[in-house]
Amino acid sequence: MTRPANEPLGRPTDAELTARILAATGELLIERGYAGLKIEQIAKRVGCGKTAIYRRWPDKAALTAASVLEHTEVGEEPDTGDVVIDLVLHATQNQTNQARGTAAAAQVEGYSPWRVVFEPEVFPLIWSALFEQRRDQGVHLIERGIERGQLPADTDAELILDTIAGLTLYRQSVKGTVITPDQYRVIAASLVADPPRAGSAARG
Amino acid sequence: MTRPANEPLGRPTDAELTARILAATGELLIERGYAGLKIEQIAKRVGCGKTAIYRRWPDKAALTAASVLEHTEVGEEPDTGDVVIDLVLHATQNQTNQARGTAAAAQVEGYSPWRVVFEPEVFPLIWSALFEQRRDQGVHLIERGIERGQLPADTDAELILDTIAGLTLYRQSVKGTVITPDQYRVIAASLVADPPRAGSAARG
DNA sequence: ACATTACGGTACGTTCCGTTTCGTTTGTGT
DNA sequence: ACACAAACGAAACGGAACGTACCGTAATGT
Repeated sequence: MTRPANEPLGRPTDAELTARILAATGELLIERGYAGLKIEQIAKRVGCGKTAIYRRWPDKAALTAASVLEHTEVGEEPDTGDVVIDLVLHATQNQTNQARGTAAAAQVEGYSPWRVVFEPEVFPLIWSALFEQRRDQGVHLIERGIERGQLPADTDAELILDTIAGLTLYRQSVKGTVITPDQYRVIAASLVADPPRAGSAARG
Repeated sequence: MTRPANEPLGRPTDAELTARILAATGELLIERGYAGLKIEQIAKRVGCGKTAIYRRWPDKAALTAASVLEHTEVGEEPDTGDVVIDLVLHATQNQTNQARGTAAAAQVEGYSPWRVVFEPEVFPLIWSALFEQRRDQGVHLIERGIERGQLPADTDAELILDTIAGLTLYRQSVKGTVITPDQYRVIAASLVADPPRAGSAARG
């Protein structure tokens, strides 16, 4: 048969080994932080050689990004009919995903593990998946609110979303504390009740 | 005279050299980012030896922190009689200081220079000066608003300040864009009009 | 059987940190 | 004027960790 032989020749890459490498990377990332993450130690914990790692990812940054993104799903877009509730669900979902991606566990002194997203080498690799996709979802969510008449047509969606995302980021990465759904609700309600407008030049 | 000879013996440290090292560090930080910042290159640009640097700061992180903090003054606490205006001034001041601390100039691809504050080694060294002091100022500012009756007594000051700080952080570090005073005003007004309460369990 | 690729292990070259050593220069106190 | 102490530039050094190259071995398809 003219089987295109899509699969490459030779011994196939061990998918389970890939999974174990990603898992160990995640663990060590939490335990030691990015700077303290040593490739050789990952290999040691997994019980494989460095070769196996570098065959899969070009460098430490790519491996880290893969490990972080592994636990980062975008999630369903909430649609309850109420913009405020949708925003709260959206924000809570983000926070949960972020937390799951990095767990709590033991930490490096003064280093919230989530701060790994700011590592200059890693950031470009996860920026899109972590922020842009969520932002698009949030924009859509607000547009639906406008259609329902819950928000003015010229609402500055970006500013609302950035405010909520910023709060999450600040609490999670800088202070290492959690935002309760109630706190999200108060902020979202406040923003929706007196929403920023596009152009944002007018005040009263 | 019984001059206590507070000054140590021998050749005194060159204050101007210290200044030039800090300046060069700031420049290179902007040009290459923290990871790309090499001690030897700082020495080369200044025209001194590495010894002169390591005599002044214990390591790269401390030097970086010193360079960032050099341009970061806390500033006067605004007091206009209107909480919203005070908040806007407070926030704008922060943003300006942050921007001045890292300038705009040439940047590393995908690396907002301000993101240096997140470098795990640097963060603990500048955290207090950069965030805590400002936060105390903001709390005081809100307390005055409560006394004036512009805010309820159980206002959750922390949540308001974190929201504003988070927005600044997100825009500046993640997106690399600037927040206009008008945008600050809209957010602040919205937060003050429907403020979060302590405990934050009640909604309406 | 054979070609091909992954695997673990090891040795290696490179970069950069931070330290140490050296001889020299500069300020201070007598 | 003189001696002392500390800063200075230059350079060599040890160590850590990255990422690569090579080995012999194991697994898969033809």
